[in-house]
Amino acid sequence: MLADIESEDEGDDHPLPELPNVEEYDQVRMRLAPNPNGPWHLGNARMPSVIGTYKDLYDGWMLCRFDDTDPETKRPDLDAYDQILDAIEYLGFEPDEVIRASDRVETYYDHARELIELGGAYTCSCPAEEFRQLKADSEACPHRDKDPKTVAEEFERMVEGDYDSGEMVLRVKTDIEHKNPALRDWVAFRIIDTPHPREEAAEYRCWPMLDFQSGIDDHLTGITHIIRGIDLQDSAKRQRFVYDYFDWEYPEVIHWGHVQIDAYDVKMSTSTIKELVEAGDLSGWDDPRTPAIASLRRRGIRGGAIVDAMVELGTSTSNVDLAMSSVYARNRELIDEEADRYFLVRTDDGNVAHEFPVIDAPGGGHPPVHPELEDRGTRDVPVGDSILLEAADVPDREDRVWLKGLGCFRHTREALQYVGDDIDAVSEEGVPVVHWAPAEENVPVRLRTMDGDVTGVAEPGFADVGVDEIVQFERVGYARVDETGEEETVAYFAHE
RNA sequence: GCUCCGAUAGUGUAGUCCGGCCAAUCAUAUUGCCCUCUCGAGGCAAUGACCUGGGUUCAAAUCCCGGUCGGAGCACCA
Repeated sequence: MLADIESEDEGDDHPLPELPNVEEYDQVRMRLAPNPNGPWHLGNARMPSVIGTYKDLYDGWMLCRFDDTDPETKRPDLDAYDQILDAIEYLGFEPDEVIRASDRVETYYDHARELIELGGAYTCSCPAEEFRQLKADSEACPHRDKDPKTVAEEFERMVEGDYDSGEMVLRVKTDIEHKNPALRDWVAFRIIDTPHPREEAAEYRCWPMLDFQSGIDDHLTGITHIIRGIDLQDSAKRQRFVYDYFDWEYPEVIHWGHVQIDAYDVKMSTSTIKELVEAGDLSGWDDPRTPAIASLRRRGIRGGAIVDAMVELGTSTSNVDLAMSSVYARNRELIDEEADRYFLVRTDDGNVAHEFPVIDAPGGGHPPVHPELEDRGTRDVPVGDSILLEAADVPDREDRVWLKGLGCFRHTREALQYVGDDIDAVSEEGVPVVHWAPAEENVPVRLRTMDGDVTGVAEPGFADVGVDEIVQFERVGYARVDETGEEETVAYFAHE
C-alpha cells in the first residue's frame, strides 16, 4: 500500500510522458540532430531540453549529430557548430558524443552501394520537373529498371564528380504507386557543385539527402528513440523502405508540433534573424529583441528556466505557443535568491527623473540587500543634498512619500521635507513606498530591454557588482550586469 | 489534387489506450484580498476549457461515424 503511493508519486514527478517501449532496449539512446546553419533560436532549445530531460530520466545516452549535408541551400555556418554545443551546455546538458555528417560521407556511399546491390536504388537523370509529373501520376521513369551493375557504375561516377548538379540523382526504389505521393521513389543522393565550408568535406560533390543520411546514422549509432518535428513525419515512412532493404529495425519515433513564442516582434526563424543581424537591424543574436538563445542568456535567463518551460510543453503533435511569461516565472524561481537588490532611477526621456533637495534627512538609507535573507545585511545609500525620483513616483504637493530604507518625506515647495521614520505612515496611512537615488553620488546605468535602451542612475553600491551577476532593481525588475565601466554600467533587463 | 496528423480555460498540460471516481488536474496568466519599507517573494480566493453534429450506452472529454477548423508532407532543404 505504502509502496504503491510512493511509486505513484515518483511517476508524477515530471510532466513528460513515458517514452514508448523503453523496456525493450538495454539503454535509451537518443540524438539531437541540429543543422548548423546558424546559431540557435529559442525554438531550437526544445530539442535538447526534452531529449536531455529524457536522457536524465532514463539514464540514457545522447548524441549530438550535426546534419550538415547541404553545402548550398542550408549552408553550414562554421561558427554555429560550437555555438550550438555552447547552447546545449547552457541549457544544462552534455552530449555523450558529437559527430558531423560531413565527416561520414564515405559511410553513406558504402551503404548506397550496398543498397544498389540489393536492388533498392537506381540512378536517375530525369529533370526534377519531369519526375515530379511522373510521380504524381504514379508512373515509373525509364531509369527505374536499370540493372544494378549500371546503377553501380553511374553512382560511382556521381561520387567521382562526373556529373554536374541536377544531372543525376540516386533514388530509393520504394513503391511508385504508393497512395501517399510523399513516399514514392525519393532522392537519396544528389550533386552539389558548391564546396562544403568545412575543409575536411570540401572535396565532396555527391551528397546524401537528410532522409538517407539520418536513417543510416540512426541505425549505426544505435538510436532507440527519435524525437523530432512533424515536418519529418513522412521521413520515418520513407526511411522504413531503406530499413526494410537492410533488414534493420526502425527506432521508436515521436513527432511534435511547431513552437511559437509570444512577446517578440522578430519572427523566430534562423534565416530571418540572420538577415536582420546582417542588415544591422539587430545588434546581434544576443540583442535583447532577438528570440535567440544567446539573447536570453545575456539577459540573465537561466538555461534551466528555458528547459522547464520547454518540458512543460510536452511532446504533442499540435502546434503550441510558448508564453515567455512561463519562462520568466521559472527563471524568477531560479534567480530570486541570488539577486541582490538595488535602486535604479530611470532618467529616460518621457520618464524624466525629478531631482529634489532634501531637508532634515538622515545621512543615508539602509534598505536590506535581500528582503528574505537578513544575513546579507543592509545597503548603504548616501543621501547628499538632493535625491532623484522617477516621474511616476513624485508625490503631489503636500503629499507624503516613503523613500525606501530612508524614511517618510513630504513634498513641500520644490523640496522633500523629512517627516520621520515611523513605519505606520506606510502600514497605517498608506504612504507609497518608492525607490530613489542620490543626485550626486550614483552610478550611471544603461539598461538594455526588449523595447530598447533605458538610461538611469543606480545607488553607489551598484558599482561593486561584478559582470555576469544577477540583480533586482527594486520595483523595476531583474537584470544581468553585462559590462562595468567608468562612463556607465550596462545591464540587460530580464523580466519583472 | 493526393497522403498523414491534430483539436481540453488567454497559454501550456493531466485525464482519452482499458467509458462511470471528471459539474475535469496542475502550472502560468489576469483580478481581488492578506502579508511585506519593491510593482519581487510568500499566503488566500476568484476568473476561465472538453471544436461541432449525430450514433452506441444506464453512463461519453474518453468509443464509432460525418462535418468544421488548424497543421504537416508530396524538394536534387534540413
